Amino acid sequence: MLTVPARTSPASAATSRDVAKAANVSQALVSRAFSGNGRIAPETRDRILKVAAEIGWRPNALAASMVTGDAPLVSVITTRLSFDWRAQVLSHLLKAFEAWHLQPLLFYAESDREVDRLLAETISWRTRGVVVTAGVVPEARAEAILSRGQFLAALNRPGNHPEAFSIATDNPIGGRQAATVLLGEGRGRFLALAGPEDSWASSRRVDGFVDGLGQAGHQPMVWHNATMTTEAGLACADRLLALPPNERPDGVFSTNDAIALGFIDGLRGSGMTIPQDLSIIGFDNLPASSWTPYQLTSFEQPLDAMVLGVLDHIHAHQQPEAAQPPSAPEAHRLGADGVIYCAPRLVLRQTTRGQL
Amino acid sequence: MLTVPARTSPASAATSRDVAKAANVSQALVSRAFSGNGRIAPETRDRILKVAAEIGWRPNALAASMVTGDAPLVSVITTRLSFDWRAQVLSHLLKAFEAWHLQPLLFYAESDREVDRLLAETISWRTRGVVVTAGVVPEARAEAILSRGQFLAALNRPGNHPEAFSIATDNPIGGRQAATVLLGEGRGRFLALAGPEDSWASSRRVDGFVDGLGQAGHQPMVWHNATMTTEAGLACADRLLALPPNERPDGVFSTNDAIALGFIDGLRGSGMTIPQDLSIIGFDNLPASSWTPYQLTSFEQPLDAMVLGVLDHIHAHQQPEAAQPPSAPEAHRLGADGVIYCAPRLVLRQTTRGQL
DNA sequence: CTGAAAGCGCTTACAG
DNA sequence: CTGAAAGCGCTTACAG
Repeated sequence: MLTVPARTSPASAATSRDVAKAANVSQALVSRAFSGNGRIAPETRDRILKVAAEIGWRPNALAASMVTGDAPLVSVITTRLSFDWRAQVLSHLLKAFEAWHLQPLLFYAESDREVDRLLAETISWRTRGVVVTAGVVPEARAEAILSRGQFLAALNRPGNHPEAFSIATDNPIGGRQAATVLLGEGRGRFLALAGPEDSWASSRRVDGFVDGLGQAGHQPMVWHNATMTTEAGLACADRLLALPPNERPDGVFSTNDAIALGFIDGLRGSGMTIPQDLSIIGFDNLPASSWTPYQLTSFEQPLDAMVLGVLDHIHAHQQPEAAQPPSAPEAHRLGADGVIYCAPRLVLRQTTRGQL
Repeated sequence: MLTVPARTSPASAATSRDVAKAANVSQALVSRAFSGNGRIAPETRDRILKVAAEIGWRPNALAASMVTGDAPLVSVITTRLSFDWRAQVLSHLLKAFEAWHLQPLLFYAESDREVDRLLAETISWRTRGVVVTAGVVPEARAEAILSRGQFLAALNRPGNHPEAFSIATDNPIGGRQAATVLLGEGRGRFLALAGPEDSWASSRRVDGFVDGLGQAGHQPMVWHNATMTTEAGLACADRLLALPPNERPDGVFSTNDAIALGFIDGLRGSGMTIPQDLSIIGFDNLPASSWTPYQLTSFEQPLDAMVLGVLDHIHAHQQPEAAQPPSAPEAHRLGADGVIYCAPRLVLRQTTRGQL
């Protein structure tokens, strides 16, 4: 006696043939009933659909892809989703895929080093193309993907190929703007709270900040952090407080909000007040940056523009004939590296006194 | 003259036949070289692999699935990923899939109402099974999936079928524990800040809270919120401050942290102090709950236990013979609804005075 | 409007 | 150890 409810064994799955038999038609008609291609009498179609529903059959998309040589799949390379711009961007992207009847096949990179391997695995699935949101795209890999007729869209990183599509936040501009704000307040001693030295985004933000200050004859200190977390921000606050009061920076630019928020918390109770003694600007415009205890001036990344750019590119790739000019994002520039850079948006709050 | 670099046309993708020709072997050997199944001379294998790499060919996983009748795919139903337990849980799940060479096929639900439709679409792909993290699984749909031999794993919701796997946070226990803490502090006027009336998790948390208080002869007010955001929390604070001081609740349980954090911000500057005048407990243990300005007592959801449970189930489904007893999460109970409920973990901070 | 047949790119017995 | 052949479940010309 079995304790588990009886089950019609792994059900050697029904096929269109079974449906055809049950509906008393040829197997080809079953295909036509579902695809809408080819002529079929309306009543026949209805009958087939009804029988299929009873049996619980739907065309096997894998088999269909074999015949047509085209699967409605898109590869998406991503990495840790939690509390990251990726989660937000992916939500938008996946929503659009759903509307376009594209199925995203996810490739999860534990670390950036795995990205090239995942890119290679991608090809087994003969997808329409690949969206990359993690790691680096090697040139040879980009060429391999594009030469198959797939699209390649890189988000917040270079595509490393003239035919790849690539769109990113204009990080240097953000850094320069931060410098402008702090200089406008009359600050004189500057500090950049940065991520790891090899972080692409963080480094570009610092570069812009250094540039902007340099034009006014100033130069910031740069403190690198192994992780861009609130904990790192707390540690930076301790480091600042350890300096003699007259040597402490008074104009701080953090290359992300998490560090900035931790930094603000680390200064609480120290006697240093914001923005009297010190101004601070973050990057990301996290929800928390607008919360009462923070009111952090920050840069919002142009995530919507980036998503639209990718969707435009995928759309153009699917319908090359209808090659309408891609809807360029409002504020952007085309980099020498082929990347479309979209300006971040400055959100002024209480941790600065400046106007632009 | 073309401005676009020449491109060997949509490259009518190479096949194993092309590789075979180039390596001077039969097409079957190419298959064996990659699959490792069947005998093949090591030198032959090496030569084939080398040729394939040059051509940039890999076995077409779609075609392979046709023959073997089994694709290494898993359907995952999800919804908005940003700032949600889903992002965290998915990260873990996807990491494990990657290690097990399973490809997740994502189905994105714009709203819970779409979930059943997505569940139906799922079957076109003949995946190994489906993981549901959004909406409700109708009984008939569960039966349809399971009768195909696929697995069905529901996260934080009922599976609605005796053979489905389902694991969730034990919400009522959290609510009861919140009541115990607030009662232990000697609080006397209670308030629950809840989500929408039809929110499964929020309602269960309130139920537990009401139960726990009821045993001590108390009854809380319950304020429902259409969205469980910090903004809603701010509004609740206003509502509380509008009450005459002697009618204001002094023991508050919020069914998520976002509302609790907004509520705390809403009380700032009002003269009400925490935890002197009022205690508050949240749910989720968001990173922000430990930040200096909040120090919110909260419940951590047993996400790791839930992920492990799902992975165990998938593993058992793939290797039914090695049916080792599933590693039961430490603290859990089996509900009459077939759901494995894992206790949340109370994290005491400064918004309560209580000990358990 | 309907059906018989070819074929998509692989894997896997089955012979050699 | 290698190869020829069948067949997975569909779609799509091609006849009728």
